[in-house]
Amino acid sequence: MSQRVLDAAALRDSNLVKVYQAVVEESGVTRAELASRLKMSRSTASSLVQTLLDLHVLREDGQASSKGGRRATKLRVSEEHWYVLGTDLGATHIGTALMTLTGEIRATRSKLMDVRSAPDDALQEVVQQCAELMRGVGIEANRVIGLGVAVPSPISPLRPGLVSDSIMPRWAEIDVVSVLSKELGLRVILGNDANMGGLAESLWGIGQNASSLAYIKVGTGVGCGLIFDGRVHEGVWGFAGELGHLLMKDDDGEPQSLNEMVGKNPLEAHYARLSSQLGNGPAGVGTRVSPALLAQQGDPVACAVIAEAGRMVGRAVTNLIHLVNPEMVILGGSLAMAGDLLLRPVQDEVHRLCGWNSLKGTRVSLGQLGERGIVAGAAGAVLNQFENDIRTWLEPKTSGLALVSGG
Amino acid sequence: MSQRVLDAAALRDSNLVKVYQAVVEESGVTRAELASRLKMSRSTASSLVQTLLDLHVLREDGQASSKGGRRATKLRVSEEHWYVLGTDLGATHIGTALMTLTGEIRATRSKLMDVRSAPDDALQEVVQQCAELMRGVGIEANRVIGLGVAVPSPISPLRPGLVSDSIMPRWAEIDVVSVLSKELGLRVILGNDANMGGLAESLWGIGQNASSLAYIKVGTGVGCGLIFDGRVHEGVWGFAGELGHLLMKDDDGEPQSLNEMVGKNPLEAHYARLSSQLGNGPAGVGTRVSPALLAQQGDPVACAVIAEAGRMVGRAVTNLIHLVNPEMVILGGSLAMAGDLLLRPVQDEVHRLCGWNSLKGTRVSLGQLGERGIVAGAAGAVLNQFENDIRTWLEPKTSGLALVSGG
DNA sequence: TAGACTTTGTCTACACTCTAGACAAAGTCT
DNA sequence: AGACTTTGTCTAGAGTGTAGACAAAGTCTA
Repeated sequence: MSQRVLDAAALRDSNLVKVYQAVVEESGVTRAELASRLKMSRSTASSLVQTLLDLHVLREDGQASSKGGRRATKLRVSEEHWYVLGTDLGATHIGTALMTLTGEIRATRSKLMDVRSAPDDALQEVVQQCAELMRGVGIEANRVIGLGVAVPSPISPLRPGLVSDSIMPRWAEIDVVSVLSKELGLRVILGNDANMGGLAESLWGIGQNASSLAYIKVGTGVGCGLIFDGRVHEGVWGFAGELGHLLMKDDDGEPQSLNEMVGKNPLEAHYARLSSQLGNGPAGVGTRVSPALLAQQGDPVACAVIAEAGRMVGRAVTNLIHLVNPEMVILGGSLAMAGDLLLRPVQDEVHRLCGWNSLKGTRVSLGQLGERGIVAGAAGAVLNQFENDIRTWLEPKTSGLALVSGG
Repeated sequence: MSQRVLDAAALRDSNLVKVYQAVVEESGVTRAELASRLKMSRSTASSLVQTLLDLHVLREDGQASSKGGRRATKLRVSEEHWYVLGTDLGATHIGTALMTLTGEIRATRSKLMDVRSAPDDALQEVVQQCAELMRGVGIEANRVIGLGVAVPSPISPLRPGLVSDSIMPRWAEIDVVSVLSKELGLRVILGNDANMGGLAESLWGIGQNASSLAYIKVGTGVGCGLIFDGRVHEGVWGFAGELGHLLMKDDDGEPQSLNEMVGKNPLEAHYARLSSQLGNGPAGVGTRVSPALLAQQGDPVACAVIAEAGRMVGRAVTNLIHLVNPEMVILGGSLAMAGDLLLRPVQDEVHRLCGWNSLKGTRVSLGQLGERGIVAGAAGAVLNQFENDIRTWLEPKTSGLALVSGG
């Protein structure tokens, strides 16, 4: 529990991080502004900035306009030297993105495949996508901060390299982190996809100014990432945010979970049932088209299905709000493609059911990053840890096998 | 968002805190053990310890047995010089305790009164209880770290001195923190009672070894304190842990909250209804005796009522576990007096309804501190902040009006 | 245009912190 | 009794950030 005491070097590392974060927060600040904002002397600001320039994490970018004296030099996060990788290891596809330190995606790769039943092939595909992306910008692994991998499974902080065996049985004994880090020579962080989606919205999306947020991913099942003060709240065993298992309805005393009501399968079943009742069968029956898409095309039955799902999600979100009181709630995942058709019922239920007037005002919005959010967040999880201790992360050139902790 | 950089003084303060916490964690450590445990030189350990001795927050306590050489001096948190106060400002009573830095309660005061409708009298009573307690051990306000005040209302971090007007309308515009700190010359921290109860169990009760916990206070209503890594999770507006507003049952599509089912009034009504149906009316009807007490005396109807309440709480706890995944859940408040009669149904429901096998293993226990936990936790909230920056808290002898942030 | 003023970034002397290693004090063990 | 171990303190030294001086590079006013 008790940490080690800090020495002068740790102090410097901690201050390097603060300067870096200040530049991330406001691109284009000058040394003088940093000094006054972080309450340090101009000499210290200069010295810290110089170290970060030498590490190639910052760069100078022209002159600021004069404030009545010598013009200052603007500083930005460098988007040339260092890169970071993020992979979305979904149930049926693998996507990877190469990102700059500034959060810009430089290139992506994607492939449909049966991930769940073929772990080895899947991991090989990840390795290949990463390799191709690095080759694409002409860099080696030693110019990459690390690789974040998002999976649709809770990840226990106690076993940060392994996915849950109940979700992906064939992945049970595979240590994803050590396999990938060995093959690629990179630090690897494994995390839940909803957590990483939430992180992305918090870093670059609609949640940028929120001190805390809940990101709800409605897809095959319902997942939820909780971000408090820019950090993922995992829970002791990585199960925090299991919104899909919230108990909603009460049939004969047997509670039903949200997953059983608004997951992909129940939703499509609901749609099929309603359509056949109305006699206009051909549209979706058997074809299993996503109700979210159909609703957007104006299909009234799909709209009703989405609205009902939205009300259920709204009730779950109400419970979430009462328990963790986040500053905002963000809807993502494939169902969020329905846009306002999903958002409105959620907002209405939240407003109707919240027990406190203040809570009724909790912002509920659609995510800004769409499907790209997951890979971005996976890379963001790496950036998050990197930003926590820049010098240690970069200096010890222990290239080759990089040992790792999970995200 | 970005903090100021650290200088040498801040580094020292931070290290003082770490040494102090290490002594709190293991009473009786020696300077040499501190040095090796916190990875610092023996000289630094000596110097930091000396500063803390001078501040009277630590004291030397005899010699440790020899390990083959000179015997070391044992160090403990001092329980002589500094004290801290905690007040439970309930709806119908006011209780205050004077506590040492080690968490021992030295003396208490308590009085029944109608707090809700008489704010001025209530505050005056708090002042008097504090004054009496200080006189009792013969100290002045300058020997007291601060006063923590627990109230049955959410406290917004944005308005840390004020209670919610919807809970206590007549307290609406009263700044409890500034009134009390001005009258007593103490730093005052105001917080929610369930949060503080949870803090107490985390510091001194059954939750001592848990990295995160949820404390559930079932009394007039249902409240819940979330403690992550030794700190209260308040939520943006202080509403986190509003377990009582969770939506449970579904009557004609109209969800009902937990408060409406297991709060004091519905529970007593339930008991009265059941008794009269069974014809053995006299026992509790009209007298409004607590079902928890009756159940402990063996009243079968009361037992049934408690068991049913336990099942409902269990369902709420299941939702809580799925959302925040705490290491353990602790039951407190007046209903917890029913002991196992309440605990078992909660445990059974959690085990039955949790959607993940690991979550079924979440520890659910009764609190160890009973009603005393609230005042203890109120004092603990002050200790928590004190421990975060010992020197700053003690040195600037700005006695008189102490300015304050909320808890 | 010249001179006064402002702002920026760097440099140096200095104060403060932790460290390493020497030292004496106070034990144990053979 | 003598060798060894452990503890706590002390001193010299390396590494921080700070304050203030300084030159460079602007703006503003007469």
